[in-house]
Order: sequence, then C-alpha cells, then structure tokens
Amino acid sequence: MNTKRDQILDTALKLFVNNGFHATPTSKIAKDAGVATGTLFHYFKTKEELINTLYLETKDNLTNSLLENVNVQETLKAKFRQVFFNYIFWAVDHPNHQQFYTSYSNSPFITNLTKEHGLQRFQFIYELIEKGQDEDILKAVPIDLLVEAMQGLLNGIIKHLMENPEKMNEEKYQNDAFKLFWDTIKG
Amino acid sequence: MNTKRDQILDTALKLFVNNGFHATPTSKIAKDAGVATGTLFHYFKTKEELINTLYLETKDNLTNSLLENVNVQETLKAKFRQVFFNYIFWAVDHPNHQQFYTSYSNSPFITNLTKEHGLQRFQFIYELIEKGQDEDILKAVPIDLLVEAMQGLLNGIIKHLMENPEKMNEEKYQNDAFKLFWDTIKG
DNA sequence: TTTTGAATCGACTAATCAGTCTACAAATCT
DNA sequence: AGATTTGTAGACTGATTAGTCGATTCAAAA
Repeated sequence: MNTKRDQILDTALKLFVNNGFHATPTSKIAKDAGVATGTLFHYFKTKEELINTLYLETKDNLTNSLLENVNVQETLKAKFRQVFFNYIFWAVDHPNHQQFYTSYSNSPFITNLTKEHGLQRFQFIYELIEKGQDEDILKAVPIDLLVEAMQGLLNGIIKHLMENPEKMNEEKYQNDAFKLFWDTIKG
Repeated sequence: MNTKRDQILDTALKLFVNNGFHATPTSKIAKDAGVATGTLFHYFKTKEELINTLYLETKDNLTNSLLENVNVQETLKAKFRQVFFNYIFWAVDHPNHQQFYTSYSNSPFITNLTKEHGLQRFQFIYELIEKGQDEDILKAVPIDLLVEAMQGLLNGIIKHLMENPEKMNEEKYQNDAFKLFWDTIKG
C-alpha cells in the first residue's frame, strides 16, 4: 500500500544520486515513477519536502540497522564490532541510500531542522563511547571528536568497499577493516 | 590581473558552499561579483566549466599545501605528521575551499574526467605509504583502503575542528588528533 | 596612426522548472 | 445510498534559468 508514494521516493533517490538535485526535475521523477506530477505534489507539498523526507527515512532505516544483533552481554569491543559491520552491510545492501546519505548529509539542501532531528537518534552510540572511556578502553579525547573520526573513517572504508565489492566476503579483509576502526578508537 | 575572472571564481565558491549549485544561478554569481553575465560566459563557456575549474584549482591549491615543509631527512612518522597538519591548517585557513572540496568531490557535478585528473596528484602520498608498508611501519592492508581510511578520518577530524575552532591551538588537542590518525595507519 | 582582438556589458530568448488547477475516480464514512 | 474525503491525472502557468548576441571600450601590436 501507498505504492505510489514509495515509487516516487525510490525513483527520486535513484535520480538524485545519479544526477544530483538540480538536474532532477519533479517532472522526471513523476514520469520515471509512472505517476502524474499532481500525484507527486499530493504526497509532498514541495520538492524540498520530498528531499527531506527521503533523508529522514534513510537515516531511520540506517539507525535501526545499526542496533541489530547488538548483544548486551558481549564485551564493548564485540558490540562495536557488531555495529561496525551492521553499518558496512547496510551500506552494501543499500548503495543508493548510502550514497545519498553521505553525499547530502552536509548539503545545504538538507535543512538545519532536519539535521538536528536526525542527530538525536545516534544517542546509543554516544552512551557506548562514554562507557568505553570510563572503563579506559577507548581514547580519552573529546567525544564529539571521536564520533566524527569514527564516522569519517567508516565513510572511507565504505567508499573503498563500494569500489571493490568482491572483498566484502573475504574474512581477512573484514578483519583488516575492523582493525583500522578499532585501533583508531581504542585507548 | 585577471581580477574579474578571480572575482567570479571567489564569488561562485562562496555561493556554491552556502546555497548549493542548483540554488546559485549564473546571474547571481555575476551580479555579486560585480560583472555582467556576458563576462562570466566569456571566461567560462558553461556553468559546468566554471564548477570544474573551481574544483581543479582548489585541489591544486590543497595538494601544493600538503607538501610544504615535508623534510626528506625526517622519519616517516614525522613526515606523516607534517602532511597531517598541513591538511588541517589548510582546511582551517580556507574553510570555503575545504567545504567545497569535501562536499562536491563525490558529487555528480564533478565529472569523471575531472576526478581522474585530480587523483594523480596524490602520487607522493601513495609512495610514502608504500615505503611505510615495506618497512613494516604501516599496516599491511590494501593501499587503496588505507588511503580512503586516512582521507575519511581526516575529513571527520576537520569537520569536528570546524565546529570547535578554538581547539585548533591547544597542543593537547593537536596531539590527540594526530594520535587518532597515526594509530589508524600504523602497523 | 591604424588595425585587431580581447574584455565588458546587459538586453534578450528559448527552454525548463516548481507548483496550480480542474476534473474525475475510488475508497471510506454516516 | 448518499456524502465526504483521499488519490490520481495531466494540461497549464508564471517565474526563472543558462546561455546568446551585437554594441562598445580599450590596450597593444603593426
């Protein structure tokens, strides 16, 4: 249900990633999605609202994935390992969403309001890090710095993986990649 | 000399960073730069050529800065330290260029040709890494992975620094930041 | 001095875009 | 059933955009 709405969202995502916002007219989104422009504007009042919706739904989707299979009883390192691979597998499974998210999370198109709204959802990562710092497992540097560093590093690794998808299933590669990550944050 | 051309480039950079490509008409660039649209198109055949020029000149500027004061006689770690801070200080000194570069280096606006052309200039970084791997100083992981990881991490650190510019001159912060970087790549 | 071509200007145009309007059909409610 | 809301369509419009064109200025070469 709500198939038209979803078709519009899916099509817009693809077009935005491949051509950018400005080269993607609403008329083309509607046409490729197989609906009329009236329908598009029925679901989204403006083009900007469509973009923001796309961004928020993508972020929700990612955030939910990050938490999967994170076992409370495991060590902190094991938890980070799980989150790390959740992120990576999500990116590989949803390449368009991943590219959309990294390309546009710093874009002036994504309004400040939207950014803030999205930010709060990473709360549990912050808690994980704080705990790690208290226990002297992670580096005692400003937490915001650590978060940005992690996110940047992850982006780099994912970028590499996107260009070398065959590595994804090599165990050695996986261990290497996580070692980069863990060495960065561990104290 | 060529002041008009430079005015156009400077103005375009500012507008692109603050408003994005699509919300920045050539007419506004010309107006803000204090020239006529005809003049803009005299120097740049198309808007896209203007964008690509901006990207390439920015990349040149960055690349040149990276090499400054890298002393051949120093240890590998010291060389990396120098490059690391060259990047960071460049970013702080040229915030608009920095934001333009990171925001748009993955953008569909930057044509593939331009990307490739720009890529070759990081040659010396690759050589530095290879040497480090041969000497068992750096991690023995695929070199492209290491490069992407470094770049991602650096982006994250810079992003944090942009939001906390007062930290820039704290020695502790500098050491913390470089430690993140070095721990990531060292073997 | 004369000639030439680059630099500059801004009015203009053809194309395109975001969003509107009207109409009708399907679903949901009373 | 009848009434009201929601979904869908696509032609249309007013505004905006990238890029053009012919006129003018200016500096340097011949």
